[in-house]
Amino acid sequence: MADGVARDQLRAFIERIERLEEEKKAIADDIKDIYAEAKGMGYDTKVLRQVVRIRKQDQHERAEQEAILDLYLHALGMASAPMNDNDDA
Amino acid sequence: MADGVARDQLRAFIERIERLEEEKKAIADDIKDIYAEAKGMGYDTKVLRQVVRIRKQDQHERAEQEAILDLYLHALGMASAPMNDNDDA
Amino acid sequence: MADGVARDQLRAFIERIERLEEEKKAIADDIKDIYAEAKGMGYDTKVLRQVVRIRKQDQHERAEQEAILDLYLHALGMASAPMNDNDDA
Amino acid sequence: MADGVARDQLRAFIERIERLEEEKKAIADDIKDIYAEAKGMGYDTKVLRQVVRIRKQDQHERAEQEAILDLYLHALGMASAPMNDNDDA
DNA sequence: TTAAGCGATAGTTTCC
DNA sequence: GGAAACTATCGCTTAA
Repeated sequence: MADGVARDQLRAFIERIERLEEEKKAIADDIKDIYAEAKGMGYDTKVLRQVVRIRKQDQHERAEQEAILDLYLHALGMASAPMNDNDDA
Repeated sequence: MADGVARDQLRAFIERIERLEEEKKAIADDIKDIYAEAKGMGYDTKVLRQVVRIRKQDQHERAEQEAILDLYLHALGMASAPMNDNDDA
Repeated sequence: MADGVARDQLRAFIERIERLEEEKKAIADDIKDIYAEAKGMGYDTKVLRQVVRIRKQDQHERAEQEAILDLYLHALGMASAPMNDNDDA
Repeated sequence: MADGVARDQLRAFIERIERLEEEKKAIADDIKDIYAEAKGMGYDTKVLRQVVRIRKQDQHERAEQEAILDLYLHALGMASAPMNDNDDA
């Protein structure tokens, strides 16, 4: 009966994953509903989607900019204050 | 100042969508974490993913089977009891 | 001997694809070589890659901006000159 | 004005890389077109892709087999006559 | 209503 | 081994 434990563990993992995937799907559906609602009020969902996409891109780009700035600072040996790679030693 | 309303509405839609997309992403990350955790305990994530996929497939098939059965029953004028398309009104 | 044609066609498709994939691989190798060369001259490839990535993102974002502008113009019924959906008929 | 050189070098690297990445993308698009064309003629692209993948695998395996054979021959002090990397000309 | 194009996401592979 | 790039698959949206 040694594998019973593994079996239960496995089952637990799967159930956690499936639970979360359901939640994810529910949220995706909610998003779809909002687009439908907006469309119902006369908005062009195509434009709306593009706006959302561009805003996401902006965020992403900003994050990359900051990442490269950190990279530069590191390269110059002058990282900004809390930029410790690892000095908890 | 007539467009102020539309503007606010639009902004509200976008914010609702972005909020939900963040949640969705958070959940996706949670799922990834679980796979990582399972991997850390020696499970093969490739297999694990496959299991999850197959189970989803199964659910899907079962749902289809039931849909077909309902179709038959309807065609025969003998829908099973709670066969309301939509009475949540 | 009717399937001979299909066979030849299939073979032709596969050969064209394989030829192109070889070219693609060759180019990917060239790119790798350049990074190696840059590294050999003291450049941090991590930074270099990030620069390239950001520049690509910029291009992408610009393209999206233009796409949404076109969308707006269309919505307003005032597409810029060569904005024919399709009048080559 | 000492950094002008580094700057130019860096710029040159980036441009070379970007140029190659464009070419790579163009080829990738060509490949996609071929799949689309094949699909238009009734071929199942999923199967087609699998064929290509398997053939690549085969090439890889064959190359390994030959490498092993060469290893053996070398170990025995009897490398096959023309030990050129490429004399299929 | 369905096909097809497109965008997003998930999975695989590769590099560090 | 972990992160990043690339690929393939999937699902949505849209247009015929």
